[in-house]
Amino acid sequence: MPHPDLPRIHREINDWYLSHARDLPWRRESAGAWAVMVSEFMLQQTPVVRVLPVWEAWIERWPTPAALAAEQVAEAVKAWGRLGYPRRALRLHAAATVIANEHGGQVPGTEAELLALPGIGTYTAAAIACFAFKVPTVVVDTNIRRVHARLVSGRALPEQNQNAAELALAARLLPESGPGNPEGTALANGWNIAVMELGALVCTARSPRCEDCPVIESCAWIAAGRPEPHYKPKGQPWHGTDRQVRGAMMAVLRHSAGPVDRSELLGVPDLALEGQDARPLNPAREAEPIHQAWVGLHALEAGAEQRERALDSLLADGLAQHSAAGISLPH
DNA sequence: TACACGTGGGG
DNA sequence: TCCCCAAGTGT
Repeated sequence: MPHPDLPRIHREINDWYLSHARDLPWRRESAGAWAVMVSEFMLQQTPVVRVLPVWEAWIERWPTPAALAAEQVAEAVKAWGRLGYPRRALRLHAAATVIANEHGGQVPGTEAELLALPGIGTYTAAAIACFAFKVPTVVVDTNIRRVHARLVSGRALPEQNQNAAELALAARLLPESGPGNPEGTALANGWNIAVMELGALVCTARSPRCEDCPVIESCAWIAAGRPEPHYKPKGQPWHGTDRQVRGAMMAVLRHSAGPVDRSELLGVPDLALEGQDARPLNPAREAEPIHQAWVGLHALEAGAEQRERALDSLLADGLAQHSAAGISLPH
């Protein structure tokens, strides 16, 4: 393991952050812990540009955990829109309910308490503690892992699975802090978001902008001649998968005014031509989202068996519920 | 541990 | 066009 000039790297990356960081609303001083928490849920596996408008609307509508907890889950799923992974909306609502009922409506500030909430894992607990509560903890996300892999380990990409060595490295790179060291504590707290931002804007997965990097002189990957990745990332299949079918069904449910007949979701075309919601193949309503959603579902090549499997998994996950009137979003 | 889980923009 | 991948979590 090389011995990088840590204080210099700390200073260079933090200085870079001060002049290059994006002005994101959840980073402002006015943003409270709830605003940070909502952003962290939305940002899981989702780019900032897609999160921004949804986050704005969400915080405006539900400024506190209690406000969200008082709503029906269906409203959260609808407001989640097309962010993807709609189970996150379920878990955010569930977490807000726990906070309202067991934390006096205040987002807890320790990693252990945060970790106990639905939808919050190791990364999100550390991120909320660090960003919202100024706890100088070790935060490890995909951006930070990639920066560390290149800067220190000299590899193009981090390992496919996060491991103990990466966590130890992240801990070693964190500026020293402590009760008697307020400056170090502030430095350590800002370090996490600075490295994360560097990974997001400069040290990107594809086509990294090394010419804009503040620590290119210290980079082990550059020194090694920018070697190729030592493995090939596994693709994420989509076409023809259950996920595709679930997504299409969720789009229908999000845009439906009420329950949808189970047989319609399972793809019986004739039944989809009647009812209160927009119908596929109805030219007068082509522009409506519900129409688009139906068309999307019916366009799939998924057979009856796959549709049943997808719908069953939606019901099992709690993203949909069954009643005598049909399938609807959860209440 | 490996896999399932949405969506859409950029290279 | 096609493929990659983006502030992960839960099982």
